[in-house]
Amino acid sequence: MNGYNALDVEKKWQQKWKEMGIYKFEKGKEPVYSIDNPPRYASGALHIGHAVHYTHIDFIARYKRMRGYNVFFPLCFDVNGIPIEERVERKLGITRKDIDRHEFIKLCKEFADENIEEMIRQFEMLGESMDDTIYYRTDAEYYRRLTQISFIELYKKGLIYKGKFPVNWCPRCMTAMADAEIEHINRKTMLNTLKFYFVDYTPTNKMKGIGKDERGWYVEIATTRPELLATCQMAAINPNDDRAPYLAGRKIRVPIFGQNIEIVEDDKVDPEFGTGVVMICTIGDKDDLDWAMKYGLELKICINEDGTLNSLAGKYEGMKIEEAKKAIIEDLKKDGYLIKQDELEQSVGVCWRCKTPVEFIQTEQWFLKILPFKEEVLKAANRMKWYPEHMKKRLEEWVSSLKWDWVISRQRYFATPLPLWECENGHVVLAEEQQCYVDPTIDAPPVERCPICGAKLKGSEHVFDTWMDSSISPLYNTFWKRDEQLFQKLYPMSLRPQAHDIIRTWAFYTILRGILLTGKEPFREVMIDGFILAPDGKPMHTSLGNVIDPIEIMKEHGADALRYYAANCKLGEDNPFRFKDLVRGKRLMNKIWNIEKFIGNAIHEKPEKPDELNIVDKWILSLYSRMVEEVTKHMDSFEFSDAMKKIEYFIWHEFADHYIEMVKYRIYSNKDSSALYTLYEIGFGIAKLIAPFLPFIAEEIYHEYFKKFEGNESIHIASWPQPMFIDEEAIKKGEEIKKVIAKIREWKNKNGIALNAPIEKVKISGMGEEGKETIKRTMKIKELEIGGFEVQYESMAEPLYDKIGPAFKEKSRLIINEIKKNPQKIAAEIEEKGYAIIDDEGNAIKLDKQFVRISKKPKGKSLIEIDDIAILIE
RNA sequence: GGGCUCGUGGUCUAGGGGUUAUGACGCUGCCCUUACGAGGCAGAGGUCGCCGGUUCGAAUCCGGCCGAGCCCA
Repeated sequence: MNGYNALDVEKKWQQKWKEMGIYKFEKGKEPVYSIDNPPRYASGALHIGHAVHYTHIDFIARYKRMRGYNVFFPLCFDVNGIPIEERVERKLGITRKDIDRHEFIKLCKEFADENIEEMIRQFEMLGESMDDTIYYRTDAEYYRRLTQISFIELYKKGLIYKGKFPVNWCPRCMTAMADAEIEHINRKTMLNTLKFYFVDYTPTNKMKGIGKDERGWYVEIATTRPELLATCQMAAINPNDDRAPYLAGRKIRVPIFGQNIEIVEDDKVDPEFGTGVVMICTIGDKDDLDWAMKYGLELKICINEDGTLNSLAGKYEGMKIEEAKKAIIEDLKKDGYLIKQDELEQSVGVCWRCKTPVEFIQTEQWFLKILPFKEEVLKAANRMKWYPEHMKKRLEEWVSSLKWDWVISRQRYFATPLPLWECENGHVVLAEEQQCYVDPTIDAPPVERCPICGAKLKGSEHVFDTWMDSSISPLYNTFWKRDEQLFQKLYPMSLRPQAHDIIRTWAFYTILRGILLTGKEPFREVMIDGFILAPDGKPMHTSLGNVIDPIEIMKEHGADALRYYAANCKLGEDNPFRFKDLVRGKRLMNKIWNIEKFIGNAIHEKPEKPDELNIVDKWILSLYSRMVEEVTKHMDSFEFSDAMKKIEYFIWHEFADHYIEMVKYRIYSNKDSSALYTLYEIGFGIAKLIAPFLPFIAEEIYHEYFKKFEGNESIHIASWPQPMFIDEEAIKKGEEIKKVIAKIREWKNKNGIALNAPIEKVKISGMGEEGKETIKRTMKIKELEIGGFEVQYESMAEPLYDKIGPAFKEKSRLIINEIKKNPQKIAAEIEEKGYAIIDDEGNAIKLDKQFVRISKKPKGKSLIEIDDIAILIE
């Protein structure tokens, strides 16, 4: 067995490609195709989702290079942010507060360095053609500098403000969080039903949820968060609730804290939940906040940054949330306010890093205005082409639901510092643009003292939300603020590829920044990819034990096999991992390898185009050209699975199964120039077509069989195949020949005759002479006669559904059944009179010839029939 | 709860008003055929998630429901 050995071949090319350096972006060379490659987060091992996404992007990069583009495809890493801080903390068993800020930053950077080295190696294994001459990492000063400059520009445009605002806050990590950083988990909690006594109302009749004890009448309110009672300002009931007319407008007293609050009607209240009456605590969750806004409540927050309760909580001040909850429940019990506790499954927003429930607190944060720019973002999104198109709707939905500006500051260490200093009176001194990159916790401000009040200046300790860094990538990539001329040429970028989970973050913020800083959208095309699920169709989770490691896959099956799987993943959809695709991929590669070997053995010099082509050569070259046309169209709209399928079908089921069988006799007996030319063109063509998908085997084939005639150093800088010609007449004839051969082959098989065993005599009726030699030699027929026997044909009628339907409506079924029952009779009638009569329970229906297709079928025994061709084997 | 997407033989998929529903993996039978047995030929296997509607005709369009994924609440 001398099949294709992927593992050795791939190792060889990983090394050689590095030496060749063929994936270089050349400044100034047109036309440019630029890819805003997602900087890979430097957290460690590549997972299968990354592998597939980057492979999809690599398909595009390689394809566009072959189409003659100067491709910008940077090797890049995202290094900023919480996950790396978190890993370092975990690794060392510390929190960042335990050591010096700058010492901690250094540890994070070192951690990232190690990972990046490993990840570059993984990209090489995968065969990614990223360009390391335009390498960047987001924690580098050259990159962070642009984030800072952009901040300064936006500040000067009046788009940045500092404000007190309730923000999501993780009390453990002590930082504000974007909504994106919040995870929702289900957990068990207690729903506490409490008595809120009426202040000045005595119900006249008993109702559900309203009771009376020695202290008086009360309404029952259920809450999961009694620790927020201090800030309770209102209660609400659904207007459709039977009790609403009696309760709305009444005043009740909050247990323990004693403030009087009013019950209002609000249809957002779920009458089925708890007691149907809900307490509103200004800020317990997003719903509370919505209510606070709606009713203009004062924002009262009883939780501090560190998760303890503040002075609003009275005697509970200083306790941690959970502690306070316990204490308050104890007191409620003691004082007779607690009616019951029920266990409740509840979805809670938690910090994605440490899983601590997220709170709302008032903090000083920096904001970037986004609410005034919703329309502009949508307009920009409409100027871009989205693949798949429906992904744009997700952005639109997100944009139109926006209620807050963007909190761009974070209280972390390992990120880009805000380039500013503040004095004790709150005046702001910005860094100078030329001063950036700047770290205000180390570097001196541009002026010594506050220019407004003369007070001392202190460097800001805030850092940016990592999306501030990520969303400047197109500006970084196009040499913004470094080379104005290049920037004008390169911006907007050609393509933003990304996954669908970060449409509302990365895509949205990037478009926003692009518009605010340049007035233009940052890219022309957006390609949104789906997720890779486990083979069981569920998301991969270590806890489920269904994680697929792409490195292991590649070590066992090779990168091309993995890439074949990636090629079969439909863009934008969530694809389960399929081992069978690896199997199929390897078989396909083996098939291709053997085809190319066959061609390579036949060809010793580059064949010239002959004056005259054999009919089957014209046929296969036409099919090839049609396939190239279709595949090119698919590649242009990132339909990789469709492209791959068409390439594969052509290679295996047209070229290998049929054409190569038909051409063998011309190769073995004489060196037929038409055959050699055809084999060469298609053999080289399919190597190029698979090159973006299966770069390793394509390169190996090229070097083994074609390089000596072609000259390019690598197939990956060869040009994409062009369709040659599409000769419809040749296709028709070739298909006939193909079918005849297939039928005779099938006949041999069925009759237990070896395929290479000779047959004495075959007669074929109903086709021309052109394919005679091919059929004869391919099937080893000693004597082949075309048209050498009498065949009786009978005409058969077939219903034309799209014609009959609209014309005959409810009679269609009857007519179609009649045609199917008597195809010969109907055909004969129509041929004779031009119409047929169909009996509908005594009524005659006239069926014109336009409603049927009439075809001739050979009639007789011991015949093989294909359409109107008859084969007689004697 | 909302937005978007998906649901097709055992498994994974193509198709997106009109003959007998595509292909792959697996399964069964036959065939040593000078590129390939990791191959070739043949075959078994389907209520196209469920319920309604539109239509002469629905896997396909519409509505509802169920289930899955992503994002949000």
